[in-house]
Amino acid sequence: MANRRASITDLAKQLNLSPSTISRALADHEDVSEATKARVRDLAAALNYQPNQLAAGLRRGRSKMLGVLVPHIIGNFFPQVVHGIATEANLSGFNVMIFQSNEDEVQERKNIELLLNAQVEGILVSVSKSTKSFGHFETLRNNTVPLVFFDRSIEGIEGKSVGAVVLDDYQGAYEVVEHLVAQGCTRIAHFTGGLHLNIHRNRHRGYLDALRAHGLPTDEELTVLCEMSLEGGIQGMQKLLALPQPPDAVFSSIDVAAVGALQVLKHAHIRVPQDVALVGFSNEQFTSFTDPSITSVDQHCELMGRTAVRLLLELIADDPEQPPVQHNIVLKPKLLVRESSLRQPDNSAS
Amino acid sequence: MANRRASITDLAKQLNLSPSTISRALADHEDVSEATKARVRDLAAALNYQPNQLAAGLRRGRSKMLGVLVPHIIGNFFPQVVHGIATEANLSGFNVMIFQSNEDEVQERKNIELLLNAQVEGILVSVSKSTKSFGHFETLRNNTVPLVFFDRSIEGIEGKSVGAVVLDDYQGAYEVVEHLVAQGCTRIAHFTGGLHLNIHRNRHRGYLDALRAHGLPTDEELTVLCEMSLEGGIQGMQKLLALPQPPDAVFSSIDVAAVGALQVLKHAHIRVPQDVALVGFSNEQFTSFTDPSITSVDQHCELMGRTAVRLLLELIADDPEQPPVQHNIVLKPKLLVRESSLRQPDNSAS
DNA sequence: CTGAAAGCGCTAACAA
DNA sequence: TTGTTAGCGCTTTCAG
Repeated sequence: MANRRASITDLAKQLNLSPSTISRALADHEDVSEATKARVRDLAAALNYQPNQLAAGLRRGRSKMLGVLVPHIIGNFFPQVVHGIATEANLSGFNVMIFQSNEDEVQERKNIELLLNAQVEGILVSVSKSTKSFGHFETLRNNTVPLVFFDRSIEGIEGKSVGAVVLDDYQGAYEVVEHLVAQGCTRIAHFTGGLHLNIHRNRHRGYLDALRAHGLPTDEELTVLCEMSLEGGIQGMQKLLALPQPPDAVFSSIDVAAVGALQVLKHAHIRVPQDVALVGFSNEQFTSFTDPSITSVDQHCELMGRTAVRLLLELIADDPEQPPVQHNIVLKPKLLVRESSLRQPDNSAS
Repeated sequence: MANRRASITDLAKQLNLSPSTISRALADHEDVSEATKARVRDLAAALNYQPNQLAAGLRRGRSKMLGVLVPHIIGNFFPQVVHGIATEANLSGFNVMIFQSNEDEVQERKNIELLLNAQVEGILVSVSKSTKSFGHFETLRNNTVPLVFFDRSIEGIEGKSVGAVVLDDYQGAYEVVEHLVAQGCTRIAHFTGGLHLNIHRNRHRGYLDALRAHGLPTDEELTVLCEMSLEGGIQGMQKLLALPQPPDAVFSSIDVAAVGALQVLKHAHIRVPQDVALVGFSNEQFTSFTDPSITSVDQHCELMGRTAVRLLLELIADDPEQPPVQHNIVLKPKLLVRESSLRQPDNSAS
């Protein structure tokens, strides 16, 4: 048994045809006779021929690959988005190469290079937490390679081949606060992450605006900047309980910190939601499994990934016939009310 | 501003050098003068030159890409493994292409083809649940492309470029049962998934053997085949409670089903762990967050990914100088005792 | 130390 | 309907 992989040239020789005919036959090109096509296909199958994408890509100048750059692939959100990305890309015959920045600007920059080297036709990025300068994205903009940010975007990068798909975090936060107000909460605290990230900034803005709209206090001490971790939530809640006037609701910008808060509250025998209502953000799986289950905001992770790919593909195609595409897509969040914020049990018919 | 990407030929022309010299200079080859190297590097930087991996790969016959084929990238386990894979691969200068079978054998087969087309140098697979025939893997074996299974492996595929990294599910299950016995449980039930998957089969075997070793009943009714979902756990627990002689412990092959069981038990005012102890498998994040928290078995997901990559790279290198590598690696699981199975609170000094 | 030449496997004018 | 030719961008002998 021959072991080297068969090439178009091999097929051509064995069938006394030219490589071009083979190529056309395999591509089911219309001006190849059915008879020839059949012969080619049969031999290809017999030799277990595998087309070489590298060669085809090089020749065509189109690799059929997309690059994905995420902070990491752990937790709930990014895996789900990546799942959506991979699924949607494959649907259009694109393969996906994935890199992780590990929330590090240097790695992010290096990975962008690697993706460019791999000749990806477009890049999907969610910006690292630590990224403070954006030269590497600026470079990309001049580089023919379309770019779509998702979730964590950066402002100020515009261009006809740059886009973004983000969640309306502002609105999500706004709705959370309105819900809490409807539940009778009047002193609502907020856990936030670093405000240089658009997601936390927008959630914080939504939180403040909603409070103001309802004439509720926006004391600075009610906004707690904390590590976005279980531990961070624990510390944040302890800080809030130590306040002369503790809150009767906490809206955390991240679910896991809400769990930390819940643990502290239970430990202190403070009832949730009766004494303190609790809301997270992201609809992580565990929010359904805690006791009480935690109200959260769904981000449509998979949809975000799919939408980002569709946008990117449009930017790649850049069809001048088509109407110009919307470069900034904002997805609407969905508030999922669970036990941790529901004071009137029978509220379903409202 | 020129917009096309600069190539080695471009650099060569601008510097009046041959492409070979440029290539060597960029590779920091030793027989290029420092002066020349410097000139080349400077111009490369100025033109923002990006090496074309496709071309280099084609020429070298080495793509520097690895293929990953997983059932999906959702939940806790696969994302973490993929994280480990990507991290470890990047460390060795390999890029990673990811495909999902969506637990479907047809897609699995197609994706293997796609990976081959993409000229990956090796493939990492976790077999789809529905895969019942293994021709596509057999084909691979003859195809020069090394293959490493992880977690969900299949028996009977051997060869010098095939390997597997799995968890010792048998031992994990065995330890779970021993722990439950030590806690005083005498009638231990088990939730299992489809037994054609090695993981469930081995966990089930470990469960049975441990029971026998302790002279405990292994009644068939104590093994419940259920959907590996929350709903599945709920139904499974209901079935167990309806038994004439219900169990005093449940060991679920999957964490999420343990949560379902927990919900049923709480609802029926049966105390966990006093009346029924509960153990899961996989150490999903939410097992720490339920109340009580759920004892589980950690699978070292990230380590599994990294180990699989290291094995694959060794198979790819296939260095005849080196001692032959161990093709089947078994990772030891780690039992994490939490509240759901701990009847003696102060047990830490044992 | 540098250059010339060939070719990885494929595709796409252009010819026949 | 098929063949000829050239070349994508790079690396690597082999020759200077």
